[in-house]
Amino acid sequence: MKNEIDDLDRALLKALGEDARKSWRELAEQLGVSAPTIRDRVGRLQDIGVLRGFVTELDPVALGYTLEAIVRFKAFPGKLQKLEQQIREADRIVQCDKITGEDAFVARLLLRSIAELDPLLEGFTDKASTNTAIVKASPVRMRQPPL
Amino acid sequence: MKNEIDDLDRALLKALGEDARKSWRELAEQLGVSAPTIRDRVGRLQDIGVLRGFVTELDPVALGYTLEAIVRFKAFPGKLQKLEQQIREADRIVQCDKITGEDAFVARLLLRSIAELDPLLEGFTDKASTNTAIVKASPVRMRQPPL
DNA sequence: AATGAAAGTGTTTATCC
DNA sequence: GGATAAACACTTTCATT
Repeated sequence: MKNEIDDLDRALLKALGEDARKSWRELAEQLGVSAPTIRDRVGRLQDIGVLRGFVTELDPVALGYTLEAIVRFKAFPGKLQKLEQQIREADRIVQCDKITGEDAFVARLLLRSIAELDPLLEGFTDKASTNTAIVKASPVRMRQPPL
Repeated sequence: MKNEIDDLDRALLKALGEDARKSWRELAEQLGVSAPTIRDRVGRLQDIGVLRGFVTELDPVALGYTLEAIVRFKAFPGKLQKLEQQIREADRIVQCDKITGEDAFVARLLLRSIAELDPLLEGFTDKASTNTAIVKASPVRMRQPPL
């Protein structure tokens, strides 16, 4: 079981990255192989862990989240575990990484309006200090790693 | 053309968020409606802009990117446009936001090893100063906004 | 808006190269 | 590892409620 991917795999991942619901048949035609081959390749890419799955891309603005904020959390002594748990459970936080340096976490927070920011952050005041920046634009929206 | 979504839409988006390739028929059965209804709903969600599309979720580690970094860029005077363009073109940068405050951009950078960090950042030294943190864990991997 | 049924496609399996 | 072809399953259209 080799964990290497070839040019066909790369072309397939690129095509699926553009439309993850494209039919095997259509992908087969586009890439010049048969449908069963496409199906085999996708299965193998999932087996070796390269392809985690197929997901939706939603528009936060269309859902009423007109503002996005990047919040850095600096945990108070002994509060790291509780802070992480609260971040996991906050559904307005749609992404969060634990990082090196004095800031324990960086999170992406969705807001319906600027008025929501303070109340949301106040829920964390017993566990961390925060530093917030508002997202003005997203020149690179989440994209595939180079294959 | 109403831009509101109902409980069925929410259940549908949630199900597609778990497996964006599930067949209309299977979704129909799961949600207790007919396949044509599912298809109509998905089309409408795309039309009103809530559902941008269907994409793949890849594992950077399985692709050899064993390190992830969060880089903050502070643009030098007059270099903002060039900096943004270079960020867009850097395929190791898989996500980037333009934010308020003294840091012009925050970016997510993929690395094959720590040795790659310095050479990659040096390409930006004429346009910005940088501040880098290494990702130690990702407690919240990109998830759907609350519906 | 949603359904059920039929016609049209796509998927899957088995066999072969 | 990939192709072809037949059996099977899904998708789509349309008439109906």
